[in-house]
Amino acid sequence: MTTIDDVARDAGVSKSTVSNVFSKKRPISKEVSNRVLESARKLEYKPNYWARSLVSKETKIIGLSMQGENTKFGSFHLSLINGVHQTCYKTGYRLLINSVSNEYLNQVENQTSDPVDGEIILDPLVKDRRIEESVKKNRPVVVIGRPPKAYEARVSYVNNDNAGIARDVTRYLIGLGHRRILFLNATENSTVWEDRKLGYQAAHEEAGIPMDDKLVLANDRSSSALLYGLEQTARHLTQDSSITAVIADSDKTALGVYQAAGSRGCRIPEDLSVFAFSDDSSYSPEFQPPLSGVRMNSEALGEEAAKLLLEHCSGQSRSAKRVLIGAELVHRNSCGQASIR
Amino acid sequence: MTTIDDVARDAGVSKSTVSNVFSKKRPISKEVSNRVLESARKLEYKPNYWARSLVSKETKIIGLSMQGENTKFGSFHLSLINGVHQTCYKTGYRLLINSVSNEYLNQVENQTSDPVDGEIILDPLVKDRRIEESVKKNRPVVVIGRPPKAYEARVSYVNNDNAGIARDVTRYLIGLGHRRILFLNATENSTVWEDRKLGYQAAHEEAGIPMDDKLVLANDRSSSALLYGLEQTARHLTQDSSITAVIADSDKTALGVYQAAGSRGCRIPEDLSVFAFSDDSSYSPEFQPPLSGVRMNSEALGEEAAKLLLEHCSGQSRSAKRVLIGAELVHRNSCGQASIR
DNA sequence: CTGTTAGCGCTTTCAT
DNA sequence: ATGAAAGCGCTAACAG
Repeated sequence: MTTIDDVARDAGVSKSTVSNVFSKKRPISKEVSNRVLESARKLEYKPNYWARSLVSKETKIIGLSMQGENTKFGSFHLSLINGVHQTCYKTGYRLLINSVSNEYLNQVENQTSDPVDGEIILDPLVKDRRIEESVKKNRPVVVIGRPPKAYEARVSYVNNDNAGIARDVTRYLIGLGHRRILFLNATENSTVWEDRKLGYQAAHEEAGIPMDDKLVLANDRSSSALLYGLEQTARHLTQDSSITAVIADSDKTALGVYQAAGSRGCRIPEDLSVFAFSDDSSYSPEFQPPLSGVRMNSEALGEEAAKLLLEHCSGQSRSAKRVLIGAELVHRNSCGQASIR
Repeated sequence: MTTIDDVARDAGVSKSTVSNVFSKKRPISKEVSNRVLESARKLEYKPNYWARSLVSKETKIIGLSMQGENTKFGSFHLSLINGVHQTCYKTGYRLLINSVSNEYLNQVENQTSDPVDGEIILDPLVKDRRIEESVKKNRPVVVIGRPPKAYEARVSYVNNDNAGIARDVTRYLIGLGHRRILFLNATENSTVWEDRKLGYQAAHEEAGIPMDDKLVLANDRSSSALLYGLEQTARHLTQDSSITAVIADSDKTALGVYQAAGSRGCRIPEDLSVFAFSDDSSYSPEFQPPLSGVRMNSEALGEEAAKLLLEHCSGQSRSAKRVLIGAELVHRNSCGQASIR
């Protein structure tokens, strides 16, 4: 491996001159500059990333932090990543998928600081260690979704209006005559769970319909999203014949709802209406009829998050900002008038 | 920021002792070890990633290199990334999306070595600088897809049997009576383009049907995959009424084929059969009828690639290996008997 | 404009 | 089993 010393020797100049030819941080005569560049090319020299980072205190890498153990990216995350990457790409930042198993991380010998200038945090929890740590270390951070209340004013974030969306969806279903709507809400302890519940609640209140807390569930992640939808729907439909609609937190969950309905001869939308917080697989033939859902515009979510983070990394902005990304309800054929079963 | 010196001072030991408590590279008495760990916890010390990498010469980061400028991940890449990530996750490696615009990279002041221990290369070209460089620098590398001929024996790679798949698809269409099959093949100058053409050719030969080179196209990436399918199909269908089937290189391209067919009143599969190298969006309602395609198992592709790469990074294996991932044709309703138009 | 000299925070000989 | 000292490759402060 060629080092800066090799180049300096070859070009007959000092290390700092070589350094400055590359960094352009102080003027170097055309003549010397060319000589150095020539040597560098000849020796195939490239400044060492880590040595440079060590002293400059920046890595030009931003991290993407997934929530929980062993998580996989879904189609929602895919466009989100594309959005983030898009922004990184132009600005010379690299994107690190920053998630390593706790099993590995918990070994002392694997402990290290993170090799990133800042971090984008996915799927924030009501109490989220990742956010707490970033703030404590004073490291730039942007949350996708709403941060915990205590951090809302201190941390930048990009979000959909989840409460508003949930209210609109619920209002729509109530408008169709549904009175008891099962809500297969998001992951336990996530802030999005809270927000969506608020919206669900608001729609009930404005319609003067009593809301049953027991109808608002949480995904404990003990099994797959599909099973969450399948099992909970089956259980509640059996126990409670007054339920005429289900709101599902993702397309996979909605698929579980479809299966549960199907296996008990319950027709969609005649007997049961279904709405999902997703617009990714809604078209899939597994969904018969096509699933009504919400388009969240996740690519924009990612793009804006990256922009905010880079502003913070470059020190352009120290203040916590908030960006709201619009979302639209997409109506297909999975919802209908409530009917008594 | 807490450094190793702070901890050493606090625990009343030397730097090297602290270092070895963490790295476990030499025995430290239980007593001292505990004292150090206690100080470290108190001071919230974590070894600095960059400083460590600088001397250890490894970063525990692997890169994922996309082909070309400004590329976006598609659904094919999503499961591929999940596969790669899955493997990284367990082993403590992090995954870097290693693509920054040339515009940025070409500035001298942005030149650096790459901050990775090894790289996974996506969508290899017949002449691919990324591979050449990795080999020259003697850096661990695994290609997803087939490397250029000159590197096939020197570089590990994970691949589908693209020639075989293309042969099977073509054979199937020929079996349905198709004689002139338009092949909207992969990206110009990519190795997968070559391999698929070989398979297409083989099927023609074994059936004793003359193959028309002009029917095998390449995506020059000047526009989107959809437009590639749309424009080329429209053009060829107009010029040449003997074409009764199209093989498309991706689902987006196939969608273009559908649109071109639709706009000229050409029915699928009655007037035109369509097959795609993809099983991602085949179900989408935009595809009426559902698209027949190839399931490439890209998650396995990613997983195996990462495993191979980590073997190389850890020095367990220096020999170039090859892994083939199976693929299956998935028949739906976009293909039928050839008919004269 | 350029060279010299200190470090950045860590690991790794070489001692003891 | 522990400490002292010498770097890893680079940038930056200080001289000139």
